[in-house]
Amino acid sequence: MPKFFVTTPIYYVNDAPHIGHAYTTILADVLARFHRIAGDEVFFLTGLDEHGQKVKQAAQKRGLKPQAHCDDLAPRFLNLWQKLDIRFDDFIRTTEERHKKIVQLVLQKVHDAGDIYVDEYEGWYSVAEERFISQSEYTSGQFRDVKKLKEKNYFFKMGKYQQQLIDYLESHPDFIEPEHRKNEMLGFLRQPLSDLCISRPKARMDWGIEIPFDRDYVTYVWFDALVNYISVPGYGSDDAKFKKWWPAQVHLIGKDILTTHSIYWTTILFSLGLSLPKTIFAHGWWLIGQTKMSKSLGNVVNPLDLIDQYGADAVRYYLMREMVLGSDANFTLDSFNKCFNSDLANDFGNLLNRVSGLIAKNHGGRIPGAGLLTAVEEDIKKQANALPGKVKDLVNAFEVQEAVVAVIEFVRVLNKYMEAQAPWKLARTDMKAAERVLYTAAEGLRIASIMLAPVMPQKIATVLDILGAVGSKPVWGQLKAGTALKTHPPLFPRIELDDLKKSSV
RNA sequence: CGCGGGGUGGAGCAGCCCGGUAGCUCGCCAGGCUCAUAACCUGGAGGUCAUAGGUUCAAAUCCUGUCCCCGCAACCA
Repeated sequence: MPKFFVTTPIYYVNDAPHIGHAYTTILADVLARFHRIAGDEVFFLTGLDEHGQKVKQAAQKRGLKPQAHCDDLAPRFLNLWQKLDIRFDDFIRTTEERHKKIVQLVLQKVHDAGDIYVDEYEGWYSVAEERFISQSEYTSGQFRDVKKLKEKNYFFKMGKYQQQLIDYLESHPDFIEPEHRKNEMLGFLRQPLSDLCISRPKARMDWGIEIPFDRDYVTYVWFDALVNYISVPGYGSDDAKFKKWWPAQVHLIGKDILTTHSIYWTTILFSLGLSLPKTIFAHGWWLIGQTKMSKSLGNVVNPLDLIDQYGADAVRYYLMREMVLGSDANFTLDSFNKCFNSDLANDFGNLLNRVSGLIAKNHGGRIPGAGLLTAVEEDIKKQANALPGKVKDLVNAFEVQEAVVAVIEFVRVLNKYMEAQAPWKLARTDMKAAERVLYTAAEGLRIASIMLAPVMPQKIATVLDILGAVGSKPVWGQLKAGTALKTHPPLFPRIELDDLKKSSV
């Protein structure tokens, strides 16, 4: 059975979760669910990054110990994931013992391999950025809170892997996606790659994992956070498990942490002698606000606020439908409303109503038999059977938006088919034909629904329940004639834009 | 020369990597249907693909220059 190991970054707990965290995590969940229905064995990993200066500061500000602060913030993430129907397989917090001991193991191994050395460094230190900045960065005046600091620290010999990394990028076109990000990294690598400072003296910052070969130091973020990708699937603790899952199929990340992953993490893996993940995929950002619509409404709407009103599925659908992976996308309430009404209410939800309504009215509320299909139905059947493969190919190419659109386009085909066949007329003249049409439409809808299940798990579960087809596969013919349809309210009630205006004024 | 994204019919976007009738959603106009969440279906108007050059039989698509817009530059996917 093919396996699919997908990760999100582990999120930094110095603040509450926002749309960016939610987007990446939903995307990972959607990919995981697509792979599950394709029959792959899936491991979906997400979690929290809980060490570091800013966490310590955030805790101090609240008068809490760092761990108490983390324990308080972790549920906010977990609650949001629950609300959004995120079905992860493991959730790592870097303060967990199982992680800490592997981080120390990794540090020791890299040290033993001769890739870590100690050096004294004097330079400008940005308290805000928690790192030393270069002379040119200092003179740029862009960093506040800068002071001169002289300090002994441990360094990772990242520079020695520069050529190996360049060769790898050039010989593995799928490693960093989208392609322009790979080019960005190759551009970055044209400059000499310096070594990486990986420690902080406890005297200055002690909220971290102790370096095994020097107890006066803790390790800085890189060897802590990134290592979660291997510590969880069993590196150093469970060889069979690790062998099964590593390397990951994809690390999903935002474009802001591309360098961290494609350079720092990759060279760490080189040093450990491990394989690299198949793909690091950097998606774009959600830009919010600044449109006419939100201005006229006088407020900036956080997409996460829409969950309570319209449900997690609608928000998930919108986020997947609207962003072309790799580019930035704009969130506006207006585009959400349009997407919701047009795709979910008018096309998808309404098709269900048309079909179930007619079956209730003219066919005793039971799914009619298909009878003999004509050429028109054969064509629908062909499209329905082709849909899963089409969607799978698009998802594998990270074209999630296209995959969603492909399904909704098929829903439109079904609406057209209904219009052309007019089963409400046929019921008066040719009952057999009416039955055939409604079976075909319902069966098409069932298959389309299953292909949307990864994006909208809750609503699709409802649809399949209505159709009496829970657990069915996206293959033509599994809808059973004679099954009683459940009555139901509209799946996605239209958002009445006039009401909306009124209520917000 | 801070980093990055973008300029395609009224709005929002896809297409650009791998040149060859300019596509989608919304809106608008007309018609159809009247099973359905005033939804659905058909047809139509509307674009010199920012701009100036270049390459080519052929460019939204490749190359060069110019102009403009936006995000980041405090956190952060």
